[in-house]
Amino acid sequence: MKVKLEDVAKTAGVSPTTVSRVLNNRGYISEKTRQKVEDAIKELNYYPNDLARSLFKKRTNFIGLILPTINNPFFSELALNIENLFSDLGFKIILCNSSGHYEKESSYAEMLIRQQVDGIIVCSYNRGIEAYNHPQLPFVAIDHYLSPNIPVIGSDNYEGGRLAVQHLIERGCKSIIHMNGPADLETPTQLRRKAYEDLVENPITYELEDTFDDEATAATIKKILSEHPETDGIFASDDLIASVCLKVANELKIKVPEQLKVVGYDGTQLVQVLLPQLTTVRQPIEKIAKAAVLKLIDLINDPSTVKKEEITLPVKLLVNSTT
Amino acid sequence: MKVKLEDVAKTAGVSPTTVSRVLNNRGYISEKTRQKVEDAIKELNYYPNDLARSLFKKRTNFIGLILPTINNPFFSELALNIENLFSDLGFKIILCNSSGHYEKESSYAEMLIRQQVDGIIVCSYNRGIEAYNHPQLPFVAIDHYLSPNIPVIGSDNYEGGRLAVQHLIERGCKSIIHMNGPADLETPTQLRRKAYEDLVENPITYELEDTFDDEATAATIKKILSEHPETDGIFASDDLIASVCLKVANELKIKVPEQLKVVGYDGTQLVQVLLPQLTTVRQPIEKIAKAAVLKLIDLINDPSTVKKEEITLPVKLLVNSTT
DNA sequence: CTGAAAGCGCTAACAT
DNA sequence: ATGTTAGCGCTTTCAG
Repeated sequence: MKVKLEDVAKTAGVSPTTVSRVLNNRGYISEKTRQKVEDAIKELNYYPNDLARSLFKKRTNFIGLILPTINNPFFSELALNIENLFSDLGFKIILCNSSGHYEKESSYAEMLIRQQVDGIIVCSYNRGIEAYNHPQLPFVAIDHYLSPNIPVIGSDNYEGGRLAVQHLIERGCKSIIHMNGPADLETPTQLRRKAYEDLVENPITYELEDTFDDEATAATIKKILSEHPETDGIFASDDLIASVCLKVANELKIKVPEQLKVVGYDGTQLVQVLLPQLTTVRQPIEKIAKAAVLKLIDLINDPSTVKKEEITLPVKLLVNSTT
Repeated sequence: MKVKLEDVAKTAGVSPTTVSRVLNNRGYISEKTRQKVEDAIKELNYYPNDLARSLFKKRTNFIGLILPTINNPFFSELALNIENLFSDLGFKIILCNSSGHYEKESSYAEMLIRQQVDGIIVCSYNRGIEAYNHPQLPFVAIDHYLSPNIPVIGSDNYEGGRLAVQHLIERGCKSIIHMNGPADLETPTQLRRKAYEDLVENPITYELEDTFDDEATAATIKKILSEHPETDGIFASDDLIASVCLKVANELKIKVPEQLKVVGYDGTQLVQVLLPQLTTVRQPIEKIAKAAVLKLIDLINDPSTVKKEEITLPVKLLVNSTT
């Protein structure tokens, strides 16, 4: 059997309350009793049961983090920052990889509610997930409109798109295409596309079916580039897609940046190490994480915090040798 | 207030026991009562409190995952696989980024115990963490020797090192150096180095101080390559280090693979997309994840499962254009 | 087939 | 300064 508070009380020769007091540093305790209790804790190698504590306190210090996949530089950098910040504040993260699937996302959300998490950060979104309407449960969304009263954090997607496309135009591109992920939802990230479509005369946006499958993505891109040899600029909606474009261009012996210029999006540390030549739009991931964490903490500590809010952080164009 | 089982019981006009029975599909219940209860659940939008349930059952279905940082292709791919597998089995992951720091790792481990996790997977290790000796708590380690009776899962590090170095030799390298992360511990991954040192006449292994700081790593590598212009082969202990080597070589106008050949290690999907030209040793991440998960599940379900075990999975050399 | 009652491990009034 | 008691929300004997 596991050692419990009662066992500690017995060996210390005090009541459970006293042990609880020592554990939580609450109320007055004589130095002598405190010592006795601490000795007993050491002796028995006692660890308090936070489940029981949470049940009583109605506070778990658990945060749910729902994202498409942790195996993506943007989300892993974001998750790292979020986890670090929460960890410093005494919160723990439950990691949920939805793969973008409705069923998964829905069951994760339900699980988190049953687990009594204090709040949820959502970076993924399928419409119509009932659990997102859970009353009193604080939510913060990153780059997605979950519901009218869930705050949204993100960076300036329109400006990011504008910077990227403007840059391609300035570099002399005449025939710029846009590669996007599946775009069935109206998310803030669609503003990247909007900026492109606003700036280019005959915009052509390709929606890649399944960006989780790099082979398929490569095949699609190869087809597009073969059918549109006039293409001299690509604005990709993320760095991974941009990277596949570069790979395909290389296979097709298209010279970058001479014949084709490519701009990515996200600008994670990882991509800057692995693909330093990529021109890309850097999102302020650290700031996004911080804003999301602070907002969620506010919501948790003070339910009257204004919810209807959209925080937009500035982006930056990193010019390198693919343009 | 939150809706609780008792509320459901009241609106359904039955006892809490009956509601619990419906929730858990246990015992006999008339179709009529079941319907009444289910209607009440819907009506009240009730979600069971898994905290209370876990407290009673002494089973949380929580798994702790301790790793240095999720923002690293190897760990994020591993974590994704582990989380997916556990999720299918009804377990939830608590994510812990230790940054390799003793203090953090130690407090995470303690937190997990207090949280009553059913098991822990550790991919990071600092010696002397008391919590790792917690009796009855199942642990599985990946690439680290935590204690004599904690099973270790990993891939064939010696063979991986051998394949990499052998390949460089076969490609004609005469002066091969090895770039390693900080190596203060005797971990299975040190076998990569051992293979290198066994195969090369005058082995020189550089231990990079802080591989989390890419700038510093780049500076160190630049210094090494300048001081040892005869170097014609580098075996890096992971792909990120290899990538920095390539970047530095590029800056120093050293031609790869003509003047310098580079082999990395890990071969994650991400690196294969972002840096497809890199020759590297691919670890079977999916298999490592599966083995770790299955082992931990065994340990959880049957504490008598043999613990002292080392599972070693095969690696593969992926030859590309950096060699 | 259903209900009453005790208890999982902890905390917080309320005593003393 | 310390102990007694009730209860967090659930499950499970045990009775009926």
